[in-house]
Amino acid sequence: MAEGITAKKPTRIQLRNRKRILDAALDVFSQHGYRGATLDQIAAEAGLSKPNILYYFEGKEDIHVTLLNKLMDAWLDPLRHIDPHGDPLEEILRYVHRKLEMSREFPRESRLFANEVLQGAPRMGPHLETGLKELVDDTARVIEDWIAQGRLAPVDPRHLIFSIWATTQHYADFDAQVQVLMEGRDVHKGASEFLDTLYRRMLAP
Amino acid sequence: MAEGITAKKPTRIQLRNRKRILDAALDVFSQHGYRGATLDQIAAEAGLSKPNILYYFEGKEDIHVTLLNKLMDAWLDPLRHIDPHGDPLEEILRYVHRKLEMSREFPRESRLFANEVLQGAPRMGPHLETGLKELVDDTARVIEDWIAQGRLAPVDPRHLIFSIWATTQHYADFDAQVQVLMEGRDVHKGASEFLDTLYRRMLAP
Amino acid sequence: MAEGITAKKPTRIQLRNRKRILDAALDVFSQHGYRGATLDQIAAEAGLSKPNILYYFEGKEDIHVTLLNKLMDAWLDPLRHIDPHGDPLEEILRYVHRKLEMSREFPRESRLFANEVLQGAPRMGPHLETGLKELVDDTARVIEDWIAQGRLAPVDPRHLIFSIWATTQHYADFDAQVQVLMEGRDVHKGASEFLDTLYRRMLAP
Amino acid sequence: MAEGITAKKPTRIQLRNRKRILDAALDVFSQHGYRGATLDQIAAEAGLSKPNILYYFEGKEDIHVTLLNKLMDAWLDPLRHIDPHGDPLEEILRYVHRKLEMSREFPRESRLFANEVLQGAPRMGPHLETGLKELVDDTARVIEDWIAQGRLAPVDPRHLIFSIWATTQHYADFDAQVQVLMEGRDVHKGASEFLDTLYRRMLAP
DNA sequence: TATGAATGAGAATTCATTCAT
DNA sequence: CATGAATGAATTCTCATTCAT
Repeated sequence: MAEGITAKKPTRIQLRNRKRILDAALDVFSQHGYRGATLDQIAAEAGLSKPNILYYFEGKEDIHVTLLNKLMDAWLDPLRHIDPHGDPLEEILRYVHRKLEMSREFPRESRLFANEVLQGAPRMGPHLETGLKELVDDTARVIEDWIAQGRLAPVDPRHLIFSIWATTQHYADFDAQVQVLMEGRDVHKGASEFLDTLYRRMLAP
Repeated sequence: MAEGITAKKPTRIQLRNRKRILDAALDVFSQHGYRGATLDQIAAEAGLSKPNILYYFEGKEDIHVTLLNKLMDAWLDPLRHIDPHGDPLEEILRYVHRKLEMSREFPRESRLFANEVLQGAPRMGPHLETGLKELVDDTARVIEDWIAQGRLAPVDPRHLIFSIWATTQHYADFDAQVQVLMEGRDVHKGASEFLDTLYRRMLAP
Repeated sequence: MAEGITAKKPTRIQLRNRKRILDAALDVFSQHGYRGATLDQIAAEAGLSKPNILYYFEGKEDIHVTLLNKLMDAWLDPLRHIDPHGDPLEEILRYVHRKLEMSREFPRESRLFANEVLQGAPRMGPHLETGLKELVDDTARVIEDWIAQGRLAPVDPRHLIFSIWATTQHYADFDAQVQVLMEGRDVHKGASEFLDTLYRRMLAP
Repeated sequence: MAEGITAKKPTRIQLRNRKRILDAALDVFSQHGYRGATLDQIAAEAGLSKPNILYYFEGKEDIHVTLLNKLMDAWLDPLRHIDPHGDPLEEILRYVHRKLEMSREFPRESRLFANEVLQGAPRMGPHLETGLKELVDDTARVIEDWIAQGRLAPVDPRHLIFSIWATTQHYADFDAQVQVLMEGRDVHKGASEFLDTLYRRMLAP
C-alpha cells in the first residue's frame, strides 16, 4: 500500500519522469548488467534523487522488468510483419534488414536483452514462453509452407531465424569487438551487404 | 601482497585448488556476470573457504582475468588452424563445425566471453587489440586470396568471420531462448546441418 | 561517489553530525593511530551507524585528512601571532606559553599530529611543505633580525622553534609517561614555570 | 605448552633468527605503529616464513613486548650514568649529548617508544612505574642536591629531564617534519650546538 | 626447524531501501 | 512530488593465528 503511482491517470510530470528514469536505466543496465547497475547511477543519469526514483518504481527490479516488457514488444514487432502473402525471399530479407537496422538504432535494447538471456533469462521466462514461442512457431510454419511450395530453398526455419537474430544482433552486442577488428571501416554498410548476400544465396530457390 | 602463492613452482595442492577455483568461478561468472558473481558463491562451489580463495588469487578481478586469459587462447585456436593450402570451402566449414562444437562443449566459456564483450570488454582490451586483431587480419587475407583465385564466392571476409562467430556462439549464449523455442528437438544436430548448408550455399564458387 | 553529501550548503543536521563524527574520530585516531582506529569505534563514539558515517565522509581516510586539515590551521596559528615589532623575549615567551596552553587544552590534536609525523606524515606532506615551511622560514628571519639587533642572545632560530615545539607538545604526547613520573604534582604549573625560566635564561641578551 | 622455544639453551640458529625477527619488527613497528604493522611485513623483512616467526615468538604482541623490554634497558642507560660525584653541568650536558646521539643512532627505537607512549603505553605500564619511576626519582634527587649546593641554577629537576627527552628525541620522532624544514642543513651538528647552548645558559649557576 | 595451507574474526565499503519531512 | 537522512544486509578483502607435515 501507499505506493507512489496509483492506478489513476498519470500527470505530465509523472509521464516525463518515468520516461527519464527508464531511459537512464536502459543506459545503465545495458552497460553494466542488472547486478552491476546501481540506483545511484540511474538516479544521477536521470537527474532525479534516489528516493524519487523509488516513488515512481517499486524498486530496482521493477525498473528492469518494465524495461524488458517494453523491449520485447518492440523487439518482436518486425517478426510480426513478415507477410505470408508477400514474396518469400523479399519478406525475409526485409526482416533481416529491419533487424540489422534495429541493432544499429537500439544497441542498448539489444544488449539489455542479451544480458538477460545470457544469464538464463531469470526475469523474462514468461515472455519467452508465451509471446515469443507462439510467434516463432507461426513464422516457422509460414516459412515451411514457402519451402513446400518451392519458393524458398529448403532450410530449418527455426535455425534460420536464430541465424538472423545472431548475425544482426552481433553488431550491437559485440560492438566492442567489432570496433576493434573493423577499425575505421563502415561497419553497417558492409554488414548490410554481407547479410543481403548471405541470405539471398542461401534461400534463393 | 607478500602472501599466499609465491612465484615458485606450484605444488599439487596448489594446482588442484587453483583448478577448482577457476572451474567454480567459470560457473559463477558465466552465469551472473562479473559484478553479479560473489566470492561467496565461488567459494561455496569450489568447496573452499572464502579466505582460502584469496590465498590462491589476489582478488575477484584476478580470478576473472585469469579466466579470460586462459579462455582467449583456446577460443582463438580454431582460427589458427585454417590451412591456407587446404580446400577453401572445406577449411571454412571445418572452422564452422569446430566453433559450433566448442559452443556445445564449452558454453560457460562462451558466455563468459560474451558477458565481457557485452560490457565493453573492460578487462580484455589488450587481448582483442593484439592477439585477436592480428589473427583476424591474417585470416581475412587468406580468404581474400581464395576469393581472388575464384575458389570461393566473393564476400567480405571480416563479416564472414563475424557471422560464423555469431551463429555458432548463439547456441551457447542464447541457450535459454533456444531451449524454449526448440522444445525437445535435437538442437545441435539441426544447427550443424543448418550452418553447413548456410555456408556451403553462400561460399560455393 | 554520487552519494551522501553534495557540494551544496550543508544543513544544520549535516553540520552537527559532521562535527560529532570529527570529534569522535579525533578521540579515536589520536588514541590508536590511523591504522589502529576503526570506523566501528568512531561510529559508536559518535552515536551514529557506520554507514551513516560514510554518508558524511567518503571513507576513513577522508575523515582523517579532514581532521588534519583543520588541525594544521589551528596548530600554526600561534606562530603567526609572533609580532616582529614586539619585544623579542616577550614575544617568544608568549608563544611558548600559548603552545603549552594548547598542549593542555588540545592534547588529542597534539597526539593526532604526533602520530602522523611519527609515521612519516604520509597524509600530510603538502601541508608541511607549503604552509609550515614558509611560516617557519618567515619566523626564523624575524628571530635572526632580533639577534642581529642584539635584542636576543644568539641561537639557531630553527632549532629554537623545534625545542619549543618539543618541550610544549611533550606534555600532551608523552602524557602517559609524565603522569607516572609526576604522580600528584601540578604538572602544568611546573611546566609553565620551568619553560619560562628555560627560555628566559637562554634568550636574554 | 608446545611452544617453540623451550627454556633450554638456544642454538646459534635460534639466536640469529630471533635477532633477525626483532630487527625486522623494529623497522616495521616503528614505522607503522603496533596496529599498522603486520606479521607479513615483518616476516618478509626478516626473510622468514610467517609460521616460523610464530615458532620463535608467541605472537605479534610478544614480539612487540620483547622489543619494548630490550629498548627500555638501553633507553634508560644514559640516565644511570649520571655521576653524582662529577661536575653537575658537565654531567648533564654529557647526558644531553648522549641522548641526542642515541636519537641519531637509534631513531627506530625512539619512534617505537614514542608510538607506545603516545597511545597511553598500554603494553609498557609496568616498565614506567617500576624501573623508570625509581630512576627518575633518584636522578631528581641528585640534581636537587646539586642545586642546593649552588652548583646548578635552580630548576625543577623533573621538568628538566622531560625537556632533555623532548628536545633530543624530537629529532628522531619528528624527523619527517625536521627534514622538510631544515632542507639540506646539517641537522645534527646544529642540534648539538643548540642544545649545548640551551642547557649551558639555563643551568650555569 | 621450517613452511604450505587454511581459517575465523574483523574491517572498510557498497547499495537497495526506508523514514521523515 | 521531492529529498535529506539513515540503515541492514551484503561484499570484498585483511590479518593474526592454527594445522599438518
